Amino acid sequence: MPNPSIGVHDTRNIQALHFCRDDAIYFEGDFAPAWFAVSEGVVRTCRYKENGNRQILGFYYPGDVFGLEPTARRETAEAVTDAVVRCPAQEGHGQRDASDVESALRRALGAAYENIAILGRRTAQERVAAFILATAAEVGRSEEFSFPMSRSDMADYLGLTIHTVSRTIGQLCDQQLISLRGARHCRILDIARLKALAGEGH
Amino acid sequence: MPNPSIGVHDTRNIQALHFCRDDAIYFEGDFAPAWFAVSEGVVRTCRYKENGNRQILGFYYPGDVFGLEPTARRETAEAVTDAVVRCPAQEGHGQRDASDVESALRRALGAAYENIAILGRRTAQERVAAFILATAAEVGRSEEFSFPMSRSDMADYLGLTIHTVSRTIGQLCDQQLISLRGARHCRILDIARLKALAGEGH
DNA sequence: CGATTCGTTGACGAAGTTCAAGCTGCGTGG
DNA sequence: CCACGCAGCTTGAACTTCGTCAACGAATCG
Repeated sequence: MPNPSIGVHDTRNIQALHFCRDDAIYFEGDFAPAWFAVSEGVVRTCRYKENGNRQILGFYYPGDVFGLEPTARRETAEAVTDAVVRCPAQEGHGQRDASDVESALRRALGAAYENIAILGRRTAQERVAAFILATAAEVGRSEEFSFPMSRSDMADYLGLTIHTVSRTIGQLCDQQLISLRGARHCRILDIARLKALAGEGH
Repeated sequence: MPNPSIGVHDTRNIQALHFCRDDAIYFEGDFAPAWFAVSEGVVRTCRYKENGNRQILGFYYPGDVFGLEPTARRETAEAVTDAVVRCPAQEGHGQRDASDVESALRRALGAAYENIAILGRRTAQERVAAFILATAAEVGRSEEFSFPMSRSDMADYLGLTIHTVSRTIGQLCDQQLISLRGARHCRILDIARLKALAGEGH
């Protein structure tokens, strides 16, 4: 999959953009000429701090939108997997812009609140369980799926270390809530108890 | 300050709503006929879980908007202090709706990402320091301000206990980064070190 | 002035991080 | 094909941080 450029600044005539895993889509501080919708693959947004830490603000799956901030990028966007993204605003169709932007913003806002709900949890088990449920819902319709991101990505998103993420996933396996084949292929064995652990419910 | 009703369902002819401290503005699950802008005071949105835990998703200050979800409320909104809120969509002015909604959504989205950035931090000191800086920026122009919310609100927002919040604030005082007069009146003594502790900077 | 709520503090145990080592899967080159 | 190296993941041991339980002060409201 070819990667035309690292960092997208001129999107006037571009409609579908291909990125390889770990390529940057734009950088924090860039001018923001457009917003994006994920077509294929998975994208993350993150901030790099001066102490070297990376904080992931969200993962975006096909159908999700990202990069809606006005004027200047407040975070970096990178491809988690090989990915294709589009710029809906550049795709003509005349007058549909206003409502498109509005519905995109609504979806992005709803997703952001779900992220806050995951991160506000107190223990690693709650956070990881909620994260697995959210990922499973995004990535596959079934209870069997593959994590598109590394343990390091999970850790930088959940505010934990990769060690704690790994150990916590191990505990969930020991408790027969999930099972793994390799590090990334996951099957949910007991979704009810997993939801209870995540503190979900009405 | 009078409180006309607990839970607002019919906002057709209402433009300015007054709430007392801890009053509910709407409930999770309610039909969502309108969104709100804070005029005076502070508002919080939260979710109550079946295990009794409360998770605060955000605090909203004068000028902030909240309750933009479509159709049904996904969280409860409550007044943190006595508060006045308006429904911008009901205030006539004919054709300004579309761009108003859009700019409101953009501000809400930006605020949500800042919340994610606070909650994604790893240690209590980082989270509390970032929270103090964010609150100071919202609440007063200066380095001296009062927390509008209780320790319990802070804890339920940051994913910590009130004990850890209290102890962490105590540590910041010991380190001469802030000083307190009473539990709520706070003065920032060394904003540079406080920002460094929060992991801020370009 | 008592009652209640909120905030602080101490002691202890559980949970998470750090440091270190080792394992696994995979690509590369011999 | 196997040997090697590398990157990502897991695991162990020691240490630090945070939550829990309990008690105690401070502010508020009747």
